Amino acid sequence: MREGKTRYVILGLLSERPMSGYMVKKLVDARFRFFWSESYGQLYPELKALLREGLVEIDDDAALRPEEPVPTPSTAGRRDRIAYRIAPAGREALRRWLDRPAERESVRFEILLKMYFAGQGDRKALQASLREFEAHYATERATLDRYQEELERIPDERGDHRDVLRVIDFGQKSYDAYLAWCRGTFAEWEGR
Amino acid sequence: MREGKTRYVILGLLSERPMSGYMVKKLVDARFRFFWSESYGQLYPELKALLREGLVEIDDDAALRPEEPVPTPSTAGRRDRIAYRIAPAGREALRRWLDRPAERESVRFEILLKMYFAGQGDRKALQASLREFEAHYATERATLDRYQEELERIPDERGDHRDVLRVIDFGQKSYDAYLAWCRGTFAEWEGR
DNA sequence: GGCGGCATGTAAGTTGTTACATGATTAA
DNA sequence: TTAATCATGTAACAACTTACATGCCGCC
Repeated sequence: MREGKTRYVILGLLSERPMSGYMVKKLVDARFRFFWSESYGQLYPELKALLREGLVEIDDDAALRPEEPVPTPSTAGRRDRIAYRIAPAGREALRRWLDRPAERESVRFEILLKMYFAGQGDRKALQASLREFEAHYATERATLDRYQEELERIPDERGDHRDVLRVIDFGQKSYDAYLAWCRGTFAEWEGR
Repeated sequence: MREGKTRYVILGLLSERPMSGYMVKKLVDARFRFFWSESYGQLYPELKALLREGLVEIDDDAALRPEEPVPTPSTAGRRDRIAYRIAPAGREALRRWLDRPAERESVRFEILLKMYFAGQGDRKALQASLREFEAHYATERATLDRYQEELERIPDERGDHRDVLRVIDFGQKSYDAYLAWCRGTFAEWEGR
């Protein structure tokens, strides 16, 4: 039976600093975007479950001085804001998950499905999809570069920069491969 | 609202030749493995729905001479075998889907999550996962080469070889990127 | 006799998305 | 005043996985 990994995403981020569910979502979107995603519909119920199981705790301190745990986005205009902090049992659970072998990755590329069956449809539509695909990954590739530069500029306080840079490198390398494939495909189509 | 794509996988494969649900599954596993997956639990109910909606039909001919529509696997030892054929309405639906823009791809790499949080866990476990990752994609990469060679050897009867080769090229390029990343990561770890 | 592959299916459960509801604050 | 962003949450649904059940055939 597959285990949900949402909890480990939460636990992993909380292991760095206390934060709210909203902030977990923002961080997943910002940092993990190129290899992971979570929705509020998963995050908030999972946080509740984690609290019930004693893997996380409410951090009132962080809720009172919200400027500290939240670095990037502006802290203006907030509502209730519930800050969570990882509990010892949570650290334990995170460690146990990290020590288990990683499960097989899952990918789904609709555009490849469409390219495979391209003979049955209009080539114009596929071309437009591919251009959209290329533009998207070109933008994302640039975002990764900015992320890398930022990381190399700021001091490595937790000593995790090398690991994070390896993760970023994965994104850069695979996006480069996607973009090279786009160029190759357009070239092939033109010389048809 | 996201639409299920299982039906278009089925319709797309049936547009090439009539076949059974079992064969659809085998073909998805063999050809689409590196960018798509389907389970029997999706395939069989979807085939029923497609039949009910008149997008596919039962092909008794193909069921009676099963050697023809099924090229690769041996046809020995079968049970009932229900062969399906695409109906005109099915071709229409397939075409309409192909003409719509492709949705954003989804990927999920647990190993990158673990690498991001590596500082909290045992490095040995991550190393083992990465070795497993590398071995897996090295094997898959070789499979893609064999697939490509096979395709280039046989005559291009439906005129779709170029599209299929583009799809294979995507797999080759991204797997090369994964493997280069593995080598880079191991190198970084050794010189630590 | 048992295993593996052929072949079809279902039930139960899990996971994940989307749309919605609420409401405060700030900037244009 | 309107949109955006902050912030939390739920309900309904859709998608997907897994385990199981059934049974034939051929091979070792």
